[in-house]
Parts: sequence; C-alpha cells; structure tokens
Amino acid sequence: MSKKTVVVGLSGGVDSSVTALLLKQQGYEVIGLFMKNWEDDDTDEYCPAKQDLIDAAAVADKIGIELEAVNFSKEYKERVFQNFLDEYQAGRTPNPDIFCNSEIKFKAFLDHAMGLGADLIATGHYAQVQENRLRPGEFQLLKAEDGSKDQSYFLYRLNQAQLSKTLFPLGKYLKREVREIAEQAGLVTAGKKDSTGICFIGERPFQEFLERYLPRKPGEMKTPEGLVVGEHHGLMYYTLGQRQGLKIGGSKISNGEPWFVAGKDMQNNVLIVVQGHEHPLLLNDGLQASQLHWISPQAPETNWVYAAKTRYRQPDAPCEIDKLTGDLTEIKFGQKQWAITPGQSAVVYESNVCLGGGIITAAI
RNA sequence: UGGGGAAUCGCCAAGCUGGUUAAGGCACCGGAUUUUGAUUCCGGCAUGCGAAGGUUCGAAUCCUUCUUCCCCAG
Repeated sequence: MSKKTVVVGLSGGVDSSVTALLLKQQGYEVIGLFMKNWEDDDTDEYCPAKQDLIDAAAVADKIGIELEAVNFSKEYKERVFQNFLDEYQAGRTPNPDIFCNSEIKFKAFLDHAMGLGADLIATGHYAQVQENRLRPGEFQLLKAEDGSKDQSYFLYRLNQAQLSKTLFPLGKYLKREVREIAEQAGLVTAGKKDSTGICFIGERPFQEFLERYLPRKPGEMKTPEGLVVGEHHGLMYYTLGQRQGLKIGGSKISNGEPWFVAGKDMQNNVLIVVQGHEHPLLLNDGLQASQLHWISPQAPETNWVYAAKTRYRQPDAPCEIDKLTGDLTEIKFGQKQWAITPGQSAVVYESNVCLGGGIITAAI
C-alpha cells in the first residue's frame, strides 16, 4: 500500500507552510504547488508574487517536498475577475474570494493536482471537512476550531466532489499554535504578516485599483430627503455601510455624527447617504438571495432556526429561512442586521456546520 | 459709507464676567483588526483664535483702528 499523495497549495505564507509540514509529518507524499494568478501589475523590476514564491521555495526545501509553480491567470481573469468587475459595474459589492475558491483553488488547482496523480489536495484554510455521521459518503464543511480565524464563509460554494478530495489540516489548530509550529520547525514564514486584500491581487488603494477597469462617473450624494450633501466619483466605488472616503463633514445640517452610504440610485447616479451608525436605513430584518448553493444534497428546511452571516467576520445571527423556491430564498433575522449588501454572500450555519448560502440580491 | 451683529483647525462648534499646554464632533492622515468591500478600535491633527496696535504680571477673551461678511434701514 503506497502512501497517499497530497498536493498542497503553498502561497508563501505561514498557514500553507504549516499545512504542508503537518501533512508531511502525518506520512503523506506531499507536493507543493505555488499559484500565480495575477500579473496585471507586473513590471520588469516589480513583481509582487516574487517574494512569496521565494518563501514558498524555502519552506518546501526545509520540509523536504517538491515545489511546482502554476499560472492560472487566464482562468482567474475569466472565471473570477470578470464577474467581479461586472458586479461592481452593476452597483453591487462582490466577494471575489468566494469564487476564487470554487473556481480556482478548488477547481483549476484541483484538476491540475489530479493530473499530477494526487489523491487529495490541501490548503491552509481555517475550516474542517467531515464525513456526515448520519449519511456516510456525504461530506460536511465545518467551522474551524479557532472561531476567530474561521474561513468557512469563503468556502460555502464548494460541492461534494470538491470537499471529498480536500484536507484542511489547520482546522483543529489555533492561529497562535500554527505560528508556534512554524517557529519550532524553523520555517522562514513563521513571523510573516498575514496577507490581506483580494486573494492573489493583494491589498491596494481600492478606488484607485477599480478605476483602472471602471472609469469614474461623478454624481451627487444626497440624503434620503433629497438634500445634496456632496459629490461622489462613481457609484461602483462605494459599498453600503461605507464611512471612510465620503469627505463630508461639518455643515449646519449635520448633527455631528458620521455619514454612511445607505443606498445607490443607479438610475439617477445618486449615492444615498445617512447620518449615524444606527440610522434605520442601515438596518434590515431580512434579505433575499439567489445563486443558491447548498453543500448537502438536501437543502435546509424552512421554518427552522439557523444562523447566518451577511459578510465575513461577523457573528452568526439567528435566522429563519422563510421561503426557499427554486433559486430564490428569503431569510429573516431575529435581530436587525447592519448594512446588508447586494453582491455579498449570505452563508447559513447550523451550529458549527456550514450549510451553504447564496448571493444577496436585496435587503428586505 | 446710518444703526446692529459676527469673524476660533478643511467643515460645524465650545470658550469671550481676562489666568494651567485653545473643548468636542465631522472630515482627513497613520496604525491595529481583516484572505472581499466595509464596519469597528487606537493614535495624530490650530505656539495660535480676521489684521495691526494698545491696556495688563497675564488676552481668543478688555480697548482702538483697519479688513471681510450678515441683518435692519437707505
């Protein structure tokens, strides 16, 4: 019986480094695979992914595994980035990393790994996969043990075929422990700062970045009453609940509280802004979502208490699925939710099991 | 060219019966948090109070002149 082969996505960060290390220690035949999926900004002397590749190579060398590099830039652009732009253009706020997972990391990457003869793939995500005890052969996606790092929200669009071939070795560890393991193993990535920003693209001045693809289209900022209070650069550059960057402060009509984006009037190219974090227009009882995806072949029940997030890193809020017809669902929360935003994903949980979810189309 | 009122950080705005380093909020900037975009949190942000003089041990706070703006009369 030969050892099982696992292809690990090595990004050049601590998490994936430790993932590879743990699998190696568990006796798997491990192959590291470095992905470069974004090259729009590369110049001769500047290539953001370069240091990451160097680090990934150093880690692979230290652990004693092979490292291969692949480039899915084309797939990324076609399957993730184009949709990202279309969504912004339509005034919504997409979450590209969710599709990056379902289309790139767990599709293009998975296919490539299988082509290499792998039995399984693994990534450094904080989440867990488990076979359903009641229904053998069916896999469940669970939250990570480290609740503060749980990334199941980004993984809710994975299907049975993908989960059945996936390992998340970090699911049982705390972030702190992961760093300690890296430290003890002498991995160069042990103290490396966590990466943030859009996966593969990285953190950058957001409006400036979007502007390269979606040109400015200035218009007015108005209160719900129709009072003009400022000017915006283009509705697509703003998201509901946004406070920073509005550049409106003071004035006689101000009550001293900060302004937030509460809506977009696409027809008239007007950004609706309100004052005060608790303004009623920022709070809603429920939402509608479509493009539904459930991890189990069995969709969740209506009239049953679940919990849901309307954006990453937000505590689960108790909710009920009111309607579930075809590709449309309505979710009602026990308590009003803040800045429910079209384009973002509503992800449903039952205890620590991620059931799936959909893309928010409207707050209700 | 009569009378009255006001001029304090980009904006709003305390202080103005003279006395520690000129409140606070919004905006902005920096950082923390964060594999979306936000939110949130922490820190920074007027040697100067329209200008110039004067009174005083000491003035944004009192006086004088000038400048600007507003209101009421013309």
